[in-house]
Amino acid sequence: MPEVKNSAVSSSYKNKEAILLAVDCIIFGFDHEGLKLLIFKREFEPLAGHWSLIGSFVNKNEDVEDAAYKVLKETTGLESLFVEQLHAFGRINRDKGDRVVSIAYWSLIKLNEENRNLNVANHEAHWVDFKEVPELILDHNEMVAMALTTLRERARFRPIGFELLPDKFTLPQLLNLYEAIYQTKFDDRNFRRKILKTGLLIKLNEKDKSTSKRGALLYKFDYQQYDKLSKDGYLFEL
Amino acid sequence: MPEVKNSAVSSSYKNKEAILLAVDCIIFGFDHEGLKLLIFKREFEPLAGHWSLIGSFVNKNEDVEDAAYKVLKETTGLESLFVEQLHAFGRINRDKGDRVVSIAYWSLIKLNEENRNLNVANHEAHWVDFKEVPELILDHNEMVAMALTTLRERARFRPIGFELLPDKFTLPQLLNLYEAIYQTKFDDRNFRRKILKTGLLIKLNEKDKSTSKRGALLYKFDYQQYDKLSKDGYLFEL
DNA sequence: ATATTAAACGTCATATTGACGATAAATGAA
DNA sequence: TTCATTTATCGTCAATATGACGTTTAATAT
Repeated sequence: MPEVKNSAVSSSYKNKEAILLAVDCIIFGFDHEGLKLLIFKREFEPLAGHWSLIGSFVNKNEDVEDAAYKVLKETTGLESLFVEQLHAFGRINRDKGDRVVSIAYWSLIKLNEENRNLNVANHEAHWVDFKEVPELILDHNEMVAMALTTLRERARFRPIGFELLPDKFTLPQLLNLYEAIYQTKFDDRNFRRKILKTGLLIKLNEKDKSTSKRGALLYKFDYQQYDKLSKDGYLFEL
Repeated sequence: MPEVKNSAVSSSYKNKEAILLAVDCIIFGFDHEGLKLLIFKREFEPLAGHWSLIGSFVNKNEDVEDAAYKVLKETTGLESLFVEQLHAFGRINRDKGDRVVSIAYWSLIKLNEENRNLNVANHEAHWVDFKEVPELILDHNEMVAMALTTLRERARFRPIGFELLPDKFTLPQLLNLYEAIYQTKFDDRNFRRKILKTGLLIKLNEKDKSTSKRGALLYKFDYQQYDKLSKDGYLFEL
């Protein structure tokens, strides 16, 4: 096999330089106040004490994805949540400490009494309004911006919003969520029509009276129906 | 700063294991025969001689993205082409040779007489029909499958098809391209209506007579108009 | 001249959208 | 117990978009 000269294309594993690999997690949550982002105080130098996404180095004997799941499980306490790889960030000098390539994952969690509380698992964690994210270390603000763009893209064509709501939710809640995600107002009547037409919501015989005298009907997401429609190449559109 | 015990979350750069990092490129092209994929004969062990995507290890002193661009430039001879990061593939044993995490990039190129020819830059390269991709090494078939899914997603809502056509193209050509991408037939009259309604095509006063007696009008893509519409949050939909 | 062929144009019934108006179900005040 | 208030829910309609399909045009070759 001829060795190719002056080629960008690799021709063996020899003399290749290994690089530190990390995962960083963008964690979105939603409550009555709006869309939130979970950020942390960095616990080691350089930049200790600064706001940061939560992350971890990837060990040589673990899958990259597992590393992300481990971080998410530890910081949210949740086993099952929506997680998707966002992007690998690989600029040479993105990390001042050493050459580190970071693979970012974004996730959506259903807020409840436990994971709403801060200082998760010994880490100083804070939920912040996604519109008021402070300066984060390294390229973490860039990661957040990209995650938000991706969230908006995904939520437009996939019924992903449900991942941010409790299992039972009302249509006004769902509307608020979409309005928070896109930072715009939707006509409630048209929104209701579109969302119900998908056939992905199951109407329950319960009402939530926490926000109005009249109370709003609770719905749950029909995951079975969604799976069925997805297989047929279904395309949800908001 | 307290060291967190038994935590997935990293607390310093010390004792972290570096990992080999690679880029692999999924290169799509299109001609009268259909949508093509550029594959290569692997030039080093293990698996030398097997079909593979083209790739390269990432040096410690280069951006990940630059590594991908370098490979693409070398194998296609093109400076400017559509490139987008696809996904980082990070399973522990995905590479038999060593622990290698690969960041895949997908790209679209305008085929011409030069880059259509095989054995690009000393590498044994072949264009293959995307429906008949042979068995590739490692997880490269998985990468191709994901790239195809992403291409279809992108082409649905972004006028990306033009990246695969020459600067001047006819509507029947464009239709053929979309039909190849989605492996389905579109009504030519409705397709024409939709595509022209976007206002992104500039009609030229030239005809291409290579495929019919009558000849088809040539168009070019209006990149300026696209930029303008994109900024206003425009959403192209096929 | 005329048959042939791909390209281009046109029509229409139906479905979807966006912009509203109107009603309903609860509460608490008069 | 009536009534005003508030949020939730249902309904309407004109404008637009869609899918399905028929027709004409511009060239070439016979």
